[in-house]
Amino acid sequence: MSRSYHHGALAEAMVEQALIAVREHGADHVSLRAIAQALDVSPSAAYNHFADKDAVLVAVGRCGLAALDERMARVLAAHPGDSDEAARARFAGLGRAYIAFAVEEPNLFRLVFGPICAEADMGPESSGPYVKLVDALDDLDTRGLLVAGARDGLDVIVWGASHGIASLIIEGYLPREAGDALIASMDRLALR
Amino acid sequence: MSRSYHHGALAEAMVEQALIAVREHGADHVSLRAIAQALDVSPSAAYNHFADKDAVLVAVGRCGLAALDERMARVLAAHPGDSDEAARARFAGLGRAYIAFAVEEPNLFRLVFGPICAEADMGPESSGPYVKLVDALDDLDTRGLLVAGARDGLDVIVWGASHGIASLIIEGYLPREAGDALIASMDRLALR
DNA sequence: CACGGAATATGAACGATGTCAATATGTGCG
DNA sequence: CGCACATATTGACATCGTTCATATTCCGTG
Repeated sequence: MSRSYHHGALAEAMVEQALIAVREHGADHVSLRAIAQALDVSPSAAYNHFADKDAVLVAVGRCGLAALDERMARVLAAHPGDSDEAARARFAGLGRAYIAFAVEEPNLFRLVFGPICAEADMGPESSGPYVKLVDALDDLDTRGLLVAGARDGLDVIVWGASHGIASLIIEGYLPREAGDALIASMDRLALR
Repeated sequence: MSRSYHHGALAEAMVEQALIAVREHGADHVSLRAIAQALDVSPSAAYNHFADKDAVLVAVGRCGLAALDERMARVLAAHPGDSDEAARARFAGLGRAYIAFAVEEPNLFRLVFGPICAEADMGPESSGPYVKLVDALDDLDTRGLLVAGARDGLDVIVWGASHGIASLIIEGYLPREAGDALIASMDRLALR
């Protein structure tokens, strides 16, 4: 219980604090020293738990990816059931959730899909979000709701379009409404 | 032609050198001091021509955007003519060029569409690439090559999908073949 | 041609940052 | 207790962006 010297759970506290800093100022404008100072800890304390600054950011990125995944899971849970309508709602909801996450947490989004986290193994392909998209598309396909022959490569298009539009909205190159336009156009083109 | 003291064209030389550094190491790992040293110039010399480091990077970004635009222009020039086939080739070529640029110059691509250049007015919407895409789509539309009712919001989808897939390929989340898959799927979904 | 102001470059300095080595301080086990 | 290990500190180093005062060069005007 000694309040001095040993922190006890520096690793978690560090990530937690870094998460705040990333969300607020972006991963590029985060300093380890500032984080250490906020935790009343010496600047070099972090190096007992992380190899370097990027390792901390990767840990933050994992939190971000988890948050995105949880958000998408909530959407699925919000539209349960076996009806075609529910399947459609799940698919549209996933896309909307992806873009909403980017809009509400742009700095986190940039970190999660940026070069730092990409260099680590932290792939979204193997984890939640991409799998959820694939499942939703398969569901639509087996229900016969997809335009004939559309399923092939659709996951790439949908992920790519969602990701690209999210990125472009974040940087101010597209208006926020572009997200809804995407969903609408996707429906028109691929669903029947 | 005094070889000392005055450089004469520091601004251009600086951007040129920064362009090299960005292409090689990425915008995040570029130092003004290193660039100055490479040009045999004092570290503070840059501040007679640029407000700060970001201003240099924005200038580099403009070069990158110009390079992308030129690449797309070359594609258009490579498929001239009034035939439907040529129009299709132009459209597909534009998408391929966009992705090829990203793959061959990932660091430049990241800079051009990243937060630094976005904060400046440097919008691709007003400039070459987006306009070329819109024109190509309009061309397809007036030729009746688009699926009925597909034109609406198609530019957003196509740009978004191209941009997103390019980004995801760069970061290693998608294989390079995803670019061709995009073109193929786009054809199948929106063209007739 | 001379000269003076504008443009451009220098040098030293400041504060901040990531990181490392050596050291000190805790914790838990025999 | 005492010893080993994990954890934190101190201090230092190199680098970076940036500023300020100063020096040098360029160019148009008299």
